[in-house]
Parts: sequence; structure tokens; C-alpha cells
Amino acid sequence: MDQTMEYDFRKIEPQWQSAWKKTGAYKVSNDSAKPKYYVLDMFPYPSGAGLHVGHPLGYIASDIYSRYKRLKGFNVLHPMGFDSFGLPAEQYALETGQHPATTTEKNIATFKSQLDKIGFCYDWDREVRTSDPKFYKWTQWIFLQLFNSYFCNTEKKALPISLLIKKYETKGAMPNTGEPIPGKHFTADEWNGYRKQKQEEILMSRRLAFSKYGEVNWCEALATVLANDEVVNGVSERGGHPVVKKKMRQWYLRITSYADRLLEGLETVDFSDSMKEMQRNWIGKSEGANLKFKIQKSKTELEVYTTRPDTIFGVDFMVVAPEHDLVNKIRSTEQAAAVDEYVAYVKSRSDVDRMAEKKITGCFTGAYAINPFDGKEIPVWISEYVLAGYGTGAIMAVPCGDERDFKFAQHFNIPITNIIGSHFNGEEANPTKEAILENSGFLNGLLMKDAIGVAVNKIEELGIGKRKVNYRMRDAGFSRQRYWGEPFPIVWSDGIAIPLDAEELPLELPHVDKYGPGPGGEGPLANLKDWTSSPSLLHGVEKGDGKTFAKKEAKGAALVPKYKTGTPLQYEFAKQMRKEYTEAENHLWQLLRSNQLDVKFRRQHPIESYIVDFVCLQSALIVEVDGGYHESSEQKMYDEERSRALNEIGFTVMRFTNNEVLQNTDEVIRKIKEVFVKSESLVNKEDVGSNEFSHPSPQSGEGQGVRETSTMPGYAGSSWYFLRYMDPHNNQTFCDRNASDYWNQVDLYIGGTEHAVGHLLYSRMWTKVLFDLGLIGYDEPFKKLLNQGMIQGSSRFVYRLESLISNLNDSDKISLGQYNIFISHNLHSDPNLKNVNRTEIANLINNQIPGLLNIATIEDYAFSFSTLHVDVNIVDGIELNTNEFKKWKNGEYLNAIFILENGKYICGVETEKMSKRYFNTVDPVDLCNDYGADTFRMYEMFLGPVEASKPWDTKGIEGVHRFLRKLWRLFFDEQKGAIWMTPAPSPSEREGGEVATDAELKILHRTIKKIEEDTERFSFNTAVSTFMICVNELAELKCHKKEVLEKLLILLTPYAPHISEELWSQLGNEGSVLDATFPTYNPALLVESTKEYPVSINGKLRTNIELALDLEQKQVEEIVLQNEIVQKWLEGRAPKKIIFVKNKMINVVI
RNA sequence: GCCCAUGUGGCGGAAUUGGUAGACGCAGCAGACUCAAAAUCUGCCAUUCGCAAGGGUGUGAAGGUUCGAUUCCUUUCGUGGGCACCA
Repeated sequence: MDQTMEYDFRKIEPQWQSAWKKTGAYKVSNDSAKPKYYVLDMFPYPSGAGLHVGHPLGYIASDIYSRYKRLKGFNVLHPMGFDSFGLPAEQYALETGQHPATTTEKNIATFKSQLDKIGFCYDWDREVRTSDPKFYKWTQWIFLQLFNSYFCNTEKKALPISLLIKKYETKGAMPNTGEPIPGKHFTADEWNGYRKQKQEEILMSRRLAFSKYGEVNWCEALATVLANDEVVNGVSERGGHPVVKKKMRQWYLRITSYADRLLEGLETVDFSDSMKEMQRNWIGKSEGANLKFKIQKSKTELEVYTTRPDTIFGVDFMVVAPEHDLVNKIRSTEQAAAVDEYVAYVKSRSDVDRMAEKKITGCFTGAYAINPFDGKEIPVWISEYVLAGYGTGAIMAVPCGDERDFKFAQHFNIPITNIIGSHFNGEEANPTKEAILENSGFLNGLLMKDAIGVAVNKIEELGIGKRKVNYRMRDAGFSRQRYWGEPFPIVWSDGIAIPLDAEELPLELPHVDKYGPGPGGEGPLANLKDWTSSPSLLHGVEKGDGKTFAKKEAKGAALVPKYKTGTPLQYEFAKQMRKEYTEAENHLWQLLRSNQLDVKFRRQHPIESYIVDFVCLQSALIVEVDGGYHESSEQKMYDEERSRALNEIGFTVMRFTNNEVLQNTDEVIRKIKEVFVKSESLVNKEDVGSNEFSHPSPQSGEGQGVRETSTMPGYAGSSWYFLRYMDPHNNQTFCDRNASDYWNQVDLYIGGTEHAVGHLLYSRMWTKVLFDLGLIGYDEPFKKLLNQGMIQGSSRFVYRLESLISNLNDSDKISLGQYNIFISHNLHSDPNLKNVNRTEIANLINNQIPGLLNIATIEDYAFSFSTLHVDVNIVDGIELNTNEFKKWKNGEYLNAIFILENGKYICGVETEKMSKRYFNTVDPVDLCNDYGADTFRMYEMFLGPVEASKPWDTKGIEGVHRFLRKLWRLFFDEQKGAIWMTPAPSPSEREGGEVATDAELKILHRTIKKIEEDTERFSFNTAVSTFMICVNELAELKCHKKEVLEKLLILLTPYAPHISEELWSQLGNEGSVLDATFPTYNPALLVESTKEYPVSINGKLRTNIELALDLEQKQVEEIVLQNEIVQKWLEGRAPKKIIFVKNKMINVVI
């Protein structure tokens, strides 16, 4: 490189950037004798807006740490890539018609050029993009692993589903043998006798990636499904249209199975406390008991979940969720009407209503539960504050201990039992666990904390309940009705999800021309009929003359307008099933065929993707017989899903057990008749169902093989991307086991807190699954997590005079907005000078536009301003560049008139989120152009701790830039225009010229020590200030010695790589400073023999005394008491005590 | 409402284990160099009393522990974030 006199970063930085590129300085090998270190940034979503100064904060921190580790002798992996699937690109496509692939490509190019400008040490050969088929091939592949795995509850880990099938086939699912489905048992024979759909249903309920009906946010006006963050306060973010919950078939990840391991894993990782806390809260583990209460005059029992069984004697009422099944069973005849009315009311309430007004509502059911311990009768209520989805959907209410229960009791005048004596004041509930129990039977006199265990034991002993752990976390929704995401490698046939073979991956995202939603809320892919049901998707299904067959069978469906028939394959199934009927089925079939009902029933008839037991098409009534329906919650779930789906197409579904059919025949027929009458009237109303399923779709099962049309969510790719960097080009596997064993966990992960519960939990879960399946060797992805804070924008404001409003007459208003008169901040805002200002300002305005204002009457008018954001880039500090302002926004303010203060236009200042719409974004590339990447990097670090949020202030960057120039001058004599270190030193001297003095060496080694410590603990801001102190001190000593400065350059390399590399080469070194060795400090040089001790009298600092460090207490006391100032404060008295802490301080207590 | 952070000059922040509060930088003020500007350099810069020497006060507020508290404890207020009828 040429010798340069001045610090010319504009020349140096591009030169070194291209030199590094040419030599492959940042290429990383998977094969190295050095210890490995993996530093990872949360990869960005490549938005169209490009980077602003807030984004690179974490990248700079990780870059510094990577370079530091490299100098320390590690083989460092520090990759970068793009999370390039996602909604914004799709929205943009909707608006402009540009394909997301095109815009994404463009945005990534912008991002990369910005990142390169800042001089990061990425190995771009390892770049990953989640939207690249070569990448998402493996996202799909891992999805299939999840699909083909289940969580074994005994081994607490994922196992291949094939093992579960084998178990079912050989042992069935019986209690205490193998893998019973909770609450549902079947023998091997039963399993083997199940029809395929039923088997698949059961398997689906165990798969780690599974599909079921779930609620989505449905916006009728936009005819689309919305993501949670597109819904704000119950209306769509765009357009403000109402959003309702709608059931649709959705994919989920069974993350709840991993709840405990996700909690336990937190103990082994180095995340901040708040981050761990957030994850714990999200998982929401609570330990308590399920407890059964008998219902008076009834055989039914009400099961509640409670974390406080110790309060059992304080139960004054029960509350059941309005949706609870038991509600209809237990309500008394007198209360029936009121209950129905209340249930209807709750149904009518949307989430918006519930959030907007949290009022206390409820209804007495007329039923009483019996307290199992004292036999007390407890009224059973229903209320919307009890959620059907949590616990058992019912609670025991203890008003003296629970705020909500208390308010409820108060509102409905339910008497309150006090079991905590003086801890309860009758004014509000007290949830303490510290009280001694009273009025509590066998628990009397116990501390509540201790009583919990006693109560649970008793409950278990009596067999009326048992310990139970609940989680707040739900399974993670994994499908999105969107285009720009990974397609699911799934084909639906006859209601069964069939995975693609691994060889068929990647299933590439097809090209679409329209990005609008598909029919019925499905994603845009549903519009591509050729893609969703191409002939290649037959999957071995026999081709039949499906069309004519379906047409013929559909005749009877005339009264069910929106009904579609099944596929030929289904008819085959159905035919088969008609031969394998049970006794109960046969019995009912005989009854239904008899003319008792006067309608025609069919049996084993395919409807959509189901084959129903009995159906009357004319009245849209389905009757199903099941061995033990609703006996278990699992079974209940299948049945409900099935019923729900059939309901959606307009059918009413009734279910009976074998026993009911066989033993209670009359009742069954009566019930069928009853519903039959109702359903007839429904059909006549013509609004049955909808035409959602009138096209080939996974929901309908029509056709012989239909692709899943939803796509995976944004977090799919990001759940495993850190593995792909290790082996980015492998086409045989997602990541070779050798590579993942070598790089192992991410040692340092840097990113924002916004991903605390999303991305971080999902990627932790995926890692655990991959670990369980033996595909990787560790089950936590990130060893240490560092959260970077947000950089806030510092907005600037100008104040435009909009109007004058008469103080005497409101309607007398003079509009002035069109003149674009801008008034400097302090003139507009100083309330005390308002009167003075008015005339003054009016005069100033009249100077510009003569005669605009009438000075004589100006005092009678109030000024009204509007506050406008102005682009911070045309403001110097707080002073507006008025010429730039006139040009801003294509000359919108070309005619602007400025009313200045002291010749300047001063802007208002406020800290806000950094965002384009506030015009407060600062482009890092601009700063790199003006000050250089090294200055920019160091300034971002100097701003404050990485973890902290802080406002951006461009002004301060000057200080860091001055520091680098000052450093430069240690190397170059600007007077002579030459490097200080030349000519070469004589052989007798140490390399690089003069021998460094002790003082110089002390400065250097102190710096080495501090930089190492600060870098290790990610205290980059103090490291920068250490560099400044070092350079200030060396400059003061006029130290230009190679011996000292060369070491300093190595220290500086992670922070300011360009200038370090340049000066390193100027000093005549061969090779790159990137490969230098981090110097070790010599403690011997830092040893001091004396110290300036601070001497306090009664804790207040009074003087300093320099003392030798090896002095003992006694000697010190003597010297201190001799001291003039100490004597003055003693005023002749003897000190009570002298505290001496070696190398710290002295305190004289009087 | 609950949980977690956090509060220090005009501003960003420092003080690593309870031991000299305000490092480093920005802004500001005064000066040197210069015809001038830029650049650079020097000095001042928490607040208050004082000519000074020196003293008082001071880390959101109020208490406490301690020889000594920005740091630990209790109460309380403000700010930021997360969760939000989860029994």
C-alpha cells in the first residue's frame, strides 16, 4: 500500500475489503486443529427498507467477538444469511404484482452491499436463504421427520412413528403396556380391525407435526386468514375490518410434549434472566390437582383443576365454562332457560367485546356440588371468566383467596367463607399462602403452604382426584394460508395425510400470478388447480370412472345443496366396511331402515373425506355409532373434529354408544326423530353450510390426491438454519453429522428480545427432536444468548404556522398553512414570551411577505402550529439546514419561510422508534461514507452497553473519528509526511526503533488487560473508551514506538479492522493482522509499589496519602494519624477505629 | 392486575466483589495557532456557599443494614418490555 500522510479511510477501507475478498481471508474450514467457536447472529428478514443504524448493532458486536476469538487462536464460524420467506414480500407482491422472489432477491443484494460496507468477516460461501429450494428442501425434510415421529411418554423423547404402529399392532394400547393414548385403550386386535382412517386419526393424535381443526383469525371482508399480529384489537390491521375465529384444518407442532424439557433445558443455557423468565411464563407450568365433586341428585361428577387444594374448605361456589359439556346435563329445569340465554350471550360475544369490557357476568345452573370433605352444598355457576380450554374447564371458587372469585361472589351476593382469619378483611381477596387455616376441617391450624401437600395426599387417598400438572402453552400453529413460504410435502387422500417421499423433495413453491387468498380462506396455492391435484399425485390409488360414479351417487343429495360425494377409493372402502358391521351397527341399521322414520338412510356412505356410519341425505342427518364415544378426551377430540367438519358442510351429526343402541333403543329413535324434525327446518332455510368445499382441496378430500395448500410459517426455516451454516452445500443431508459434531452448539447467539418466545422456543424444540432422532449430538442449540438493545430514533421537528384564531371570536380564523411559515423551536414553544413573540413573529413574517398580517390586531389572535417530522439527515444536531429543507420531498416546501432565532432554525427533538415514517432513520452506508466503517463500528459500540436500548445521536460520532485520527498520528508524522517508525532501527535496538519506556509499556499492558476483560464480557463500550485513554496517554508521551503500537493494532483489529490492517502493513508486516496473535499482558509490568490511598474521616473523603503497598495496618495507622488534615478533623480527639483495606482505602472513625 | 428490566451531569454513559461517584465521549465555555475558516492543541465543565483555602448537598424518593451504599434489604414513584381472566 502507498504511504499515506493522512488518515484516508475512503481509500483504505475499499482497498482492504477487496483484498480480503481476493485472499478469501474470511473463509472458514470444517477441518482445523484449532478449537472451534461458533458465533451467530439472528439472520435478518431482507425488508425493502434496507438497514438502518439500529440493525447492525448486534452484527458489529458479534463481528468484534468473532475476530477477537480468531486472534485468540480459535477456528471461528461467523456466518450470515437471510430469513427470506415471509409476509411483507407477499404484501408487496399483492400491491405491486412483483413476484416475491424478485423483490427478495433485490433486497438481499441491497442488504449484502450494506453489510459489506461495514466490513463484516462473513464467509459468504456459507450464506443460507430460507426461500432457496436447496435450503427449504431440508426444512421440508425435517418437517417430515416431525410428521413421522411421536413423543414417547415413558422415554420422554421423540421416536419414529413406525415404532408406535408396531406397538399398536402387537400390543395395542392398553393401560400399563407400551403406549396407551391417555384415557383411551384398545387391544392389538381392535387396532388391527380399525379401518385405515381410524388408525390414521389415532396416529395423527400422536405425531409431532400433526393436523387438526383449529381456530384461525378469519376476516370476512378480506376473505382471508390473518396472522395474529395482523389482528389488532379484534379488527384487521389493514382496513380495520372485523375478525372472527373460524375453525379450519391446520398443522401444528406438538411443542407441549416438550414443555418439561424446554423448562429443564433453560437451566443449562446462558440466557438472561428476563429471557428465561419470559420462556417460563410462556410455558406456564402449574402444579396442582384435579379434583372431582359429586353433583347433588345426579350421577355426574364435576372435575376441577386447582393449584390450591389447601383452600378446599373455602369453596363457596363452582364455576364452569359456558362451553362445558356438563352444563346441559346438570342445569335444573327452573334454570334451563336462564342458562341457555347466558350461553347464547357468551357465544355472541367476540374477543373484542371481551377485551373491551371486562364485566362480571354469570348464571346459576341450579345444580349443587357436594364438598367431599364436609358435605357442604356448593352452587354451580357458569361464567365466561372460566376458560374451556384450560385445565378441566371448571374451577372451585374460593372468594376469600382469589380476586376474580371474590368479585364474582360480591357481584352475585354469594356468601363468603373465611378460612384465613385476619388475613381476610372482607374488602378484597388475599391470595396468601402464609396464613394459618381456619374453618378447614382436618386442615385447621396448618400453614397454607404446608396444607397443599396434606390436602393432595388426602384427595389421592380418597380417590377423588389426583396430582396434575398443567401448561399454559399450546401446540404451535404451523400452517399459514399464504403463498410466500415452504409448501408442505403432504398430499391428502381420503382424509389421510400422505407424506411425500424424501426423493420428491424439494417440493418447489409453484409460480403464481395472483397472490390473493384462495377460496374458503385457503392460501393462494389453492387457486392452482393443476398444482394441487396433478395426476402424479395418485399415489397408487386405482383410477376409476370417478366422475360418473360420483354423479350417480350424488342424486339423493339434492336436498343438501353444498354436499360433495367421496372418491372412488372411498366407495371401495365403504363397500368393505359394510361387510364388517358390529352388532350395534346392525341393530340400528335395521331400525333406521324400518319405516318408523319415513326417510331414507344410507349406511357407510362417503361424504367428503369421511365415511359415515348412517346418513339421511334429505335431512342432512348423520348418525354414528361408536364403542365408547366421549369416554376419553382423546376420543372426544376425534369425534368432535369429525362432527365439526361434517357440520361445516351442512350435516347434523348424532352419536350413540353401542350400549345405548342395544339397550335403550326407544330413546335413540326418539332422539333421532327429534333432531330430524329440527334439521328439516334447517335445510329448508337454505343457509346450510357453505361452498367452501366446492373445489379440490385438502379440506374436501375430493379428487384422488390433493396437495396441502397452506405453507409453513416464518419460523420454520429459522428453527434449524444455524445447522445449515455448518454444511451449507450438502445435497445428501440437512447437515452432515461430522459437521454438526465439529461445530456443535452455537457458542454465542446475538439477537433481539422480540424472539424470546417464538423463534427461540421453536428452534430449541426442533433441536431436541433432531437430537432424539439421533440426527445431531446435542439438544440445546444456543449455549449463550446475548440480547442487543434497540436503537431508538431521535426525531426532529419543525413547526408550521397553520392559522391565527381570534381570541374574541372562535370562528374568526385566518388560514396560513399555504405560506409554509416555519417557526424556530424556542420561539414557538416558550409560553412565557408568548405575547412578546406574537408581535415579534408577526413582524418577522411581514418582513418576508409584506402586509400579510395586521400588526395592529395581532394581539387578539392566538397562533396555531402543526408539528411536522423533518428528515434528521438534513438537520445538523438541532439546527435545520434550511436550503436542504426546501429541496426535501421534491420541493414540497420550496416556498418555505423561516422565522429564525439567533440566525438559526432550531428543531424540536424527541426520542421515538426508528422508522421511515418518522424520517429519523440514519443509513449506516451514509455514515461509512462520511466517517468510515471503522469509525461507525466503534461509535455504535461506544454508544452504550449492547444489551441496552438507547437513542441514536449522529453528532457523537465525531469523537470516535477524532480518536482514530489521533491514533493515525501516532504512526505518521504529518509534518514530515512520513511514518514515524522509519528509518529502520539499528540492530542493537529492539525491533521497530527506540526501546519502549516502562511508562509506555505500562500503558500498553494495562490496555491489553482491560481490552481482553472488556471484550470477554461483551463490554464493548468501555473497551472503546479504553482505546481512547490508551491513545491519549501515548500521545501525551509522544510515543511512536513500533514495539508498543504494533501490539495496540492487534488489540484494535476486532473493533476497527481496516485501519488496523493498513497500519499493520505500513509497519512492514507480512501477512494479515487478522491472523496475528492476541498479545498477552505481563502482570509484572503492572505491579505498583505505592498507592494514593483515599483517606476518609467518618466515611467522608478528606484527603489522599501515598503509601507503600506492603505496609501493615499498624504502620498505616501511625502515618495516617500524623497527617495534617487528619489531625485537623480529629481536633485532638482519639479515633475510635481506623479501617484499612489494603490497596483500597482508609477510613478514620471518630 | 401479574412478571421482568431499569432510573447517575445539558446528553450517551463509567464505577467488574460494598471501598475516591461522574471514567471516556458529545455538547458548551475560555484560550493558543490562523488574515480567516477548517483541522489541531491547552484549560474549565454535577450543584451550591466562598476572592480563595475550604465546606455543604448529590446516583428517582423515603427508610434500614454498615466504619463506609450508585451497589445489599424494605417501602414507594417514574420509564421500558413481556403476559394478561391460566384457577
